Amino acid sequence: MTAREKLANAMFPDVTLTPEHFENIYPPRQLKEGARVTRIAPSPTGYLHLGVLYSAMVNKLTADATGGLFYFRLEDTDKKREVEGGAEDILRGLNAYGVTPGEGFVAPGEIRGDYGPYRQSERASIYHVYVKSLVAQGLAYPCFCSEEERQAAREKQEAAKARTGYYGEYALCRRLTDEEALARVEAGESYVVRLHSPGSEEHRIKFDDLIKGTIEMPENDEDIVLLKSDGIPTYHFAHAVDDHLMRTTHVLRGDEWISSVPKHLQLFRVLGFKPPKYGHISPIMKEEDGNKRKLSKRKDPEAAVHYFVQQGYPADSVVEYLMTVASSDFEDWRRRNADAPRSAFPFNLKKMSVSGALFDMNKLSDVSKTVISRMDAETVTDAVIAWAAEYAPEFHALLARNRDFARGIFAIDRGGNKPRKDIAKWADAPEYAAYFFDETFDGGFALPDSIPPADAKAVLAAYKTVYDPAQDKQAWFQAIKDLAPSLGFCPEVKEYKKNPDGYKGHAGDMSTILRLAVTGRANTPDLCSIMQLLGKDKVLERIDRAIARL
RNA sequence: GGCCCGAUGGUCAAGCGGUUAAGACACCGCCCUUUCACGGCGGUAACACGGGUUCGAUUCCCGUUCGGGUCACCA
Repeated sequence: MTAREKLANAMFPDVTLTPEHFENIYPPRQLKEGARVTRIAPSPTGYLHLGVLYSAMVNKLTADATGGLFYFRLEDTDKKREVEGGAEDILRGLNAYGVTPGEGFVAPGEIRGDYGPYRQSERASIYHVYVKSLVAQGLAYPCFCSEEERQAAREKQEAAKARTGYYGEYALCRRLTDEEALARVEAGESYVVRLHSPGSEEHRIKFDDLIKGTIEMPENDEDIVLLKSDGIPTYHFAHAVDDHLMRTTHVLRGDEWISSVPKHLQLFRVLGFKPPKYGHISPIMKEEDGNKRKLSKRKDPEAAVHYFVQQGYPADSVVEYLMTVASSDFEDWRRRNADAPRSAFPFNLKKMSVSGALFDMNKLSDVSKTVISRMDAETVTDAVIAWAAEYAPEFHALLARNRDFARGIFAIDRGGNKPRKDIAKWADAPEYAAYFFDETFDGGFALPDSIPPADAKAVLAAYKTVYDPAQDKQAWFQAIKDLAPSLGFCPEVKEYKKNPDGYKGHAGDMSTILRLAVTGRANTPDLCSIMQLLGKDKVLERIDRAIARL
């Protein structure tokens, strides 16, 4: 046995398997030609981040477009940053937004698939097999440098204006002989395992990024850490082993990873794996003090998907908005295919932006209004009630008291080819519906300057005599028109505009007075429908109250 | 600082050597209309700067500036 083999054995005494074993139990997937295998691999460091949802969506879209597979793997190799329940929260979120994985963790507590374990912390023995093999080949070695030593080396590099990092002559432990390393391992010294990088800063490598295009960079020459001193792999190493063994064909991830590609490509080569295709997604940005920066979980409430739930944006709205960000031609397509399911959209990574877009709340709002305007009253009512139960208890109490009445509110002017777009999120509903409930209707209003209180009073008093709750929309307005002449108002708006000095106002002004009295607002959806829903007693009561106030 | 990447209206974004430089959101005006919303029509508003290459540059090249990312036993 060579010293090198002894070293490998000393480092991994329990490892008896070889890489071939895993090659056999995780064979290439049987998918049709061209099918893409993608994944989302978040770390459970908190609740679902908008960027993770976005990335997951792009990955799923890419897989689905080719009849491929989108799976979920948990990157829980950093115990320090792990948050209790984080993984479940991410999964729940993904499912709520319809970005459901087809393999791996598919829902909280539900794991599916033959390429697992899908939790990195359960894959230690797999990583160790590969690292041991690398050590035996002289492609990796134990490094005993302390933090202080590395810090000292760093300062030396900075003073010499050299690149910082563990490479070349600065890679101290690389120069240790196998015997020396073996002795220190056997002595129980703590160590990490580093790659013996075969690369050189002089060489330049080129790769085609599916989103960003061709990129050229210096080859990696750093002896990066493969295994931390606790035996857990770094992201880089886990990425290579996992994505190979799980047979990922396309790695689509945030573009903060782009500078690591030379390391990754080198790892795949050293391990004898075929590298996946890479696509680096530009982040969603936020503007602050005139500068752009990535959406930050800590600083921006809208970075957490929970924010949208809390505000009551339908999941569909958020995904629809994300689609407009992901693909420059999605909006166009949507206009031409208003009713088509998103899965019918021909998604193409090449249409993704090379640089990060600012998160546009205005746009989300617009998209969401359209999404909501297309829902039927039942759907809206259910959604608002469910939202209110959680986030607006007082409003919920009002709605729950009479569900049919609640449904009536959201049914007004809904449907048809000119749907209203008043509501962008459920949190708009309490304000939108306030005047329907006595508890939130205070009866106060302000008459426009053009209408003297005496005229308003006369209009209301006269209206009471002709008010018939059974009238349909047309008859309702006709009644107002019929009343107009006797009160000095013009029945026809057009007529009035020709001769404004001949009248106190027109039928529209009369309806405004009535609207103010009944709802307290100058602008509302169809008044006739509102009055029907409110009912005769309440309408008369409000009219009387208004007369008394004038 | 080194290494990458980027730069078209306020925002998103078409464009790929010759265009009146699309479209969407936002904003403004008009029309429609019982108000508002919806819808329709119209409007304000952009190729960061300096050099090349070319008959001709928003488009190609170089530089400057600005912006973003990354340089861990974090992912």
